[in-house]
Amino acid sequence: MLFRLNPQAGQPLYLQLMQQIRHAVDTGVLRQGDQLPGIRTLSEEIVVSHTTVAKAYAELEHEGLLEIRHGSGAFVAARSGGKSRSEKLRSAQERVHALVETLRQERFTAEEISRLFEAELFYPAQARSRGDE
Amino acid sequence: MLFRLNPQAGQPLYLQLMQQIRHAVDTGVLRQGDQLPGIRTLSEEIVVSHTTVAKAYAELEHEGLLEIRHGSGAFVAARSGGKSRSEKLRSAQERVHALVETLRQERFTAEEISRLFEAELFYPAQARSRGDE
DNA sequence: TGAACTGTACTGGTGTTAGCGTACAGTAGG
DNA sequence: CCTACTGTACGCTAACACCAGTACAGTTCA
Repeated sequence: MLFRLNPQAGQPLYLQLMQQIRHAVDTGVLRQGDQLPGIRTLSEEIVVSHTTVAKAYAELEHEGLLEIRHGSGAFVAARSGGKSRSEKLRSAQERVHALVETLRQERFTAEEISRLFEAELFYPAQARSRGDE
Repeated sequence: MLFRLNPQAGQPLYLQLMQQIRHAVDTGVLRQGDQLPGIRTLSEEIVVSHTTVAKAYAELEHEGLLEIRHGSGAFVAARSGGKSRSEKLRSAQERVHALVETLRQERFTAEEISRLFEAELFYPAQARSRGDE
């Protein structure tokens, strides 16, 4: 199990870690019931505070992906594949909703927004062809 | 011209003001070339600091909706619909890209993401059916 | 020119969030 | 029991966004 964080990524460290753990579960590197490394062990490995790891674990438990037992450790939840799926879906819905709402306020029509997404989804190479402002 | 802000809305005051000005332009209450109230006049009316109004004006100028002339005032830009369009589009693309990227990392397929968006775009009522956490 | 209007720059207070370290609390095994 | 491991709670700092006030700078017109 090898996680690697990038402090310069602009994304919070605990979120990066969460994504990597999710990915590990998705790809089968971590299976249901598997124990995760202790927060201190892991924190030394990826060079962050152990409280940052704890925060990632806690969030993932809240998502339903992990099960944490105080004093024993953190484990991949039994129904991680199914249960967390609906959680993820809800979370995804919220984010999609927020973005669509914002774009609408900027006077984009539903068709325009739809086009933006389809371009990003099905022609990601073309859609991405410029720097920041 | 009557703007009203709600400090309890959770949304920054300058953003609220920006939206209301956009709306005024959209509905024709403000037309191309029209002068907006001075930042101090308006700030007294809606009871915020004049720097907050200035920020809203400045952002809208950056968007291309307004044209500000130091010493003279703020005016609705001539091509308020067109010029800022490409800027807004770029910004929108970036945000769409970021979200799609994240969702992909969470193992959503292109089809699923597409469905999420279409639901939000064309059936917003159903898609929204819960509070925050 | 100078007074009265316009917007701008700068500084500081407040609230939120990420991240860290210390101290605390539960669990398991000798 | 006590030690060595687990996670947890709390307080601190840095960075950032929002917003306010003060001082500054450009424009207009009598």
